[in-house]
Amino acid sequence: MDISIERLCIENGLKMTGPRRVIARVLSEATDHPDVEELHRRANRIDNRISLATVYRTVRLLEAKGILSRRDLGSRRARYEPSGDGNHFHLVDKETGNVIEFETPEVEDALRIIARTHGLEVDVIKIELFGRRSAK
Amino acid sequence: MDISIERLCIENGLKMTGPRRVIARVLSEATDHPDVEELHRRANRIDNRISLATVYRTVRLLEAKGILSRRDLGSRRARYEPSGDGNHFHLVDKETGNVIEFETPEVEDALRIIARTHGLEVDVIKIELFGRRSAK
DNA sequence: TTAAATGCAAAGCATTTGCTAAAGG
DNA sequence: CCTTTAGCAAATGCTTTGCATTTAA
Repeated sequence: MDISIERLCIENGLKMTGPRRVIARVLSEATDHPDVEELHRRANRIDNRISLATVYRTVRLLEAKGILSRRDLGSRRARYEPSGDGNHFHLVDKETGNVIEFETPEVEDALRIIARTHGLEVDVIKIELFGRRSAK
Repeated sequence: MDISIERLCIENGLKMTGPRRVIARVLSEATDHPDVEELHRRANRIDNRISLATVYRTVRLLEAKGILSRRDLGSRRARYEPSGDGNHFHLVDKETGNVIEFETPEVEDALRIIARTHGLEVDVIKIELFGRRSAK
C-alpha cells in the first residue's frame, strides 16, 4: 500500500490525526482528479465522522505545503492531485469529461524561454487542452 | 470609437438593448482582463441602472456566442476578454499580479499534434505561466 | 405585437470561518 | 499541557434564477 502522502505530511512536520491520515490515504490511492466532495465521499467510506470542512482545510494545507496541486479543468469545483506526479498537463474530452494526462518537456522549455524574454522566470506551467473525439 | 463587440452582437442576431450596448462598449474599450464586478462598475459609470445580473447574463450569452472568452487566471472570479484578440496566452507575475499576453503558434501546433495522438481534436487551448522577475 | 431582456431579490453552490470540544506530540 | 485540529453550523463570495415589467424588432 502506498502511503507517500502521509510520509510527505510527516516530513513537513504535520500532526497526523485520524482524519488527516485517512485523507492522505485516499489521496495516495487516487489515480484520477477527485474534487473535494469526492475526496470527502471516499474518506467517509473509511471513517464517516470526517467532516467536509476538514477535507477542505486539509487540501488547502497540503497545497500550501506543496504536497498537492490544485487544478480547475473548467468545472466549478477545484480538483486535487499529488504534486509529486511529475510535471504533466491535461487534455479534456469535452463530451465525456474524461481527462488524459500528458507530458511535453519540449513545450515546457519553449514556454520557459518565452517567459524569459519577458523577464520572468517561470515557476508553474498550466496547460489545458479541451477537445472532442475526432470525427474519423 | 471602437464598437466591434456591438457589431459582433448584431451579426449574431442579438437584440441591442440599452444595457447590452453599454456592456458591449465597455468590453470593446477594455484593454485588460476585467472580472464581472469590474465590468459592472465600468458599465455603471455610463448608466447606473444596469444591474449586476444583467452583466452576468450578458457575458454568459456572449461567451456562448463565441464573442467572449472566459479566463480564470488563478483567482476565483471569472475574467473576460474578446475572443477576437487572436489566440494568446497569459504569463502572470506572481508578485505584482501583472498579466502579460503572448502568442506561440509553434507551441499550439505541437499541442494539437499531441492531442491528435490521443484521438482528440483540440478546440480550446489554455496556457498559463506563473513566475517572478528573474534575479538577473 | 411578441419573444427576448431587465431589475430585483432570493436562491444556489463551493468554500471558508468562528467557536468549542477533542487530541496529538 | 498546550498548541493544533475536528466538527458543526453559520457566514461568505461569486454566480444563477424566478418573476413581474419593460423593450427591441
